[in-house]
Amino acid sequence: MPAALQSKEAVIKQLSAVFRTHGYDGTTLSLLSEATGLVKASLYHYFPKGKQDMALAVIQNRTELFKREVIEPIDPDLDMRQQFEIMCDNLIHYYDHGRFACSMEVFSLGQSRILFQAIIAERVEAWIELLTTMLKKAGLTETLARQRAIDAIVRIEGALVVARASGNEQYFIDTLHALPAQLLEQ
Amino acid sequence: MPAALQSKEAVIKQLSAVFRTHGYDGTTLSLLSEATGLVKASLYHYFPKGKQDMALAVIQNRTELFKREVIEPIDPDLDMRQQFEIMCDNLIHYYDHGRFACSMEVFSLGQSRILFQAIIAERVEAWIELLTTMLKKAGLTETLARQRAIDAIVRIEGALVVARASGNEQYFIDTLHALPAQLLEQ
DNA sequence: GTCTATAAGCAGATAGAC
DNA sequence: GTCTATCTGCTTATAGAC
Repeated sequence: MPAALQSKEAVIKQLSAVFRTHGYDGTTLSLLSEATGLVKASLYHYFPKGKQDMALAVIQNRTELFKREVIEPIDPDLDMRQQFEIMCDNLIHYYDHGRFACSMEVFSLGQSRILFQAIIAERVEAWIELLTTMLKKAGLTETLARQRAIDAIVRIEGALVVARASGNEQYFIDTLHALPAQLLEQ
Repeated sequence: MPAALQSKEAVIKQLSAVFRTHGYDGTTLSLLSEATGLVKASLYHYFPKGKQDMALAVIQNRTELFKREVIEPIDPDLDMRQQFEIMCDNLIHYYDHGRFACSMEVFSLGQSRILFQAIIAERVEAWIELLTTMLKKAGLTETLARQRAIDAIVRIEGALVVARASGNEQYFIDTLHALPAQLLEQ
């Protein structure tokens, strides 16, 4: 077999941009074909079950990217305020400065909601747990830490929506920059 | 011509639930037909330009409903804290306890993003202005009032996403209940 | 105002050559 | 691993009867 023209991860990243712009139902194989430069039949070589497989690959890629590019680069020796600041900077890049939606948002609409409900719900809860743990390390009580963790995710998801709906990405950037102080206030 | 079996507003409300569940691209005429009990050709009687017309009617209906059921019932003689509490209770009903997405969210994805960009952006900015005005009446400075107005909308939109993605509507309800105190704190 | 019937095109998916 | 060619079904939309 001839060598692949691009790595599978490179293909998935291009799929990701399409799904996060058009949603699952709005994403067609034609759009995916155009974005990757591969014809439909070639996409089926990588993803035998078709569109559903491609969406799943995007979800898994985003989960991995989140760990690798948002969480792991945080130096645990820094004080918690600095750790949150680095995390928020990483999130700005992870979400492409607000240019694309969150995969958890788009895959909880329409047909994909039924297909991926369990895995998306799991990711939300895991993220809440992660932030809760960090906030407890910062000295907050269990109850307050959990409230603030949820609030942080609510704000990140909401900022993406408001930025996209208004056409002004600054709403996303500003929200993320304000977050570290808000998480730790009082 | 025979009498309509249901009012146009009743039809639009049923369309609304479909669009807010499936997004614009994920909404098919078959789904809309099923939800309203009208065959496709009958929908074209109400909305000559088809799906695009139906989505526009939903946007206009939501704008009107927001004014009529969220804003207008607020008694301006109450103190601002009570006014915000009533507004948030009204919002919980307006968003069907978090069961459906916000129209501004779904219509800023996929094809509909291009179709309705201008009108959706206008609605976001109008909402920011409205809340800014209310917060200034509550004694906040112009700058702080605007920041909190944006933050409130970010939280409302984010809470809808988190509730839907996690499958737990309580995240939406809790966020809305916490909002009045957060808007006015310090 | 609501319906049946139908058209043209695009959707997701597959077979098989190279 | 990538392609051309093709299938079936569903999509949006329209014509016209009642």
